Amino acid sequence: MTDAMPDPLSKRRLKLWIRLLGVTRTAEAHLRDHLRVNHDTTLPRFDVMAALWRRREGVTMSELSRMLLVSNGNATAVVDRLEKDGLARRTPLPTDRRTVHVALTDEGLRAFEAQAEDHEAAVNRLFAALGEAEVEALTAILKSLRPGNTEKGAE
Amino acid sequence: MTDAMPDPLSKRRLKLWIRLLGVTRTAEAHLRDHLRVNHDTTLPRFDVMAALWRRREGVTMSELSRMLLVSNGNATAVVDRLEKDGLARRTPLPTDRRTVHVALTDEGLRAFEAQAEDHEAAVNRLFAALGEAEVEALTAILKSLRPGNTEKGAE
DNA sequence: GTTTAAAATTTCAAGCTTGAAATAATAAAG
DNA sequence: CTTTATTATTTCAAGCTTGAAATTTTAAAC
Repeated sequence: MTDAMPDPLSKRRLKLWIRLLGVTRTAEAHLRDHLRVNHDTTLPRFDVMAALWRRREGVTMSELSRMLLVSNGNATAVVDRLEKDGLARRTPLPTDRRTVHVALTDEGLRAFEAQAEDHEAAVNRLFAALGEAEVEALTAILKSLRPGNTEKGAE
Repeated sequence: MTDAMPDPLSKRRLKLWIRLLGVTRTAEAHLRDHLRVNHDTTLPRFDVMAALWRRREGVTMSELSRMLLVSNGNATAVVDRLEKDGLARRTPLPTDRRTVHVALTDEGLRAFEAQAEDHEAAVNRLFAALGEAEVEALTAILKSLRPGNTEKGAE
């Protein structure tokens, strides 16, 4: 009963995934609290506004949902609410009447910039334990995961 | 415009968080698809069943929500549905009538074990790019993040 | 013993999220 | 031109999730 075998790689990958999920959920909870208490907004709204801020010229709904890794219906719902609150605007695209451009309003732009500074500080506090080297190491490992480099190139 | 300054640590931590979120969301989407297609269930249901499987003797609702890092109301809702489907059972605790013990039914146990094997394989495919060394490195970094070792011990 | 505080759970409204189906517009094929 | 396929978006039902407000029960303080 002593002298236990170390977990096989398969089990360690599973535990790693559970740990990764734990870290992510904990961080999300903190950031959500922060946005709620200090800016009366939510993480999904913040994410959409961040995407619209990065692409100031406007994005289509499809681009938006691809950027955020959420479904189309989800993007529609969040943008609906932002629009109702005067923070975002839909503009029909004359060259293709299926498509709309979504962008922040001036008010949305101001609101986001106020939120973003605090948000970055909050992220920094959450990851304060990671120094230069650890940030680099973690980034490198996560990069190796990003594309679909599973099962492709196998045989 | 050339010779750009490298991002300050603060910005790199922010980018790291965004990347971490991307990896997690992508993995969750794959696992959700897998559970839906192959086992006609969802990730939240699977998570609850996994917690109940690990703690076969039964857990209280509060323990359950703490384990899964979700709100009490959320745990109630998911357990309600599992119970309605005959996969979980609530048992009142005679020594404290506020408390209930939740556990898997036999059917729930069988269902979970069928799902879990496939799920582990799916996780393994997702993280196949990570070898022993990378799994260890990533685990170590994530461990350093877990407790509230932010802002404590600062001064 | 009675009041007050604390703990465990549920309820509820609002918002988030998905996946599938419906709408509408453009592009491609014939 | 007209049918057919593709693309962009919205709608919808069902389920997920939160945070706050009940509810119920136990423990603590008088």
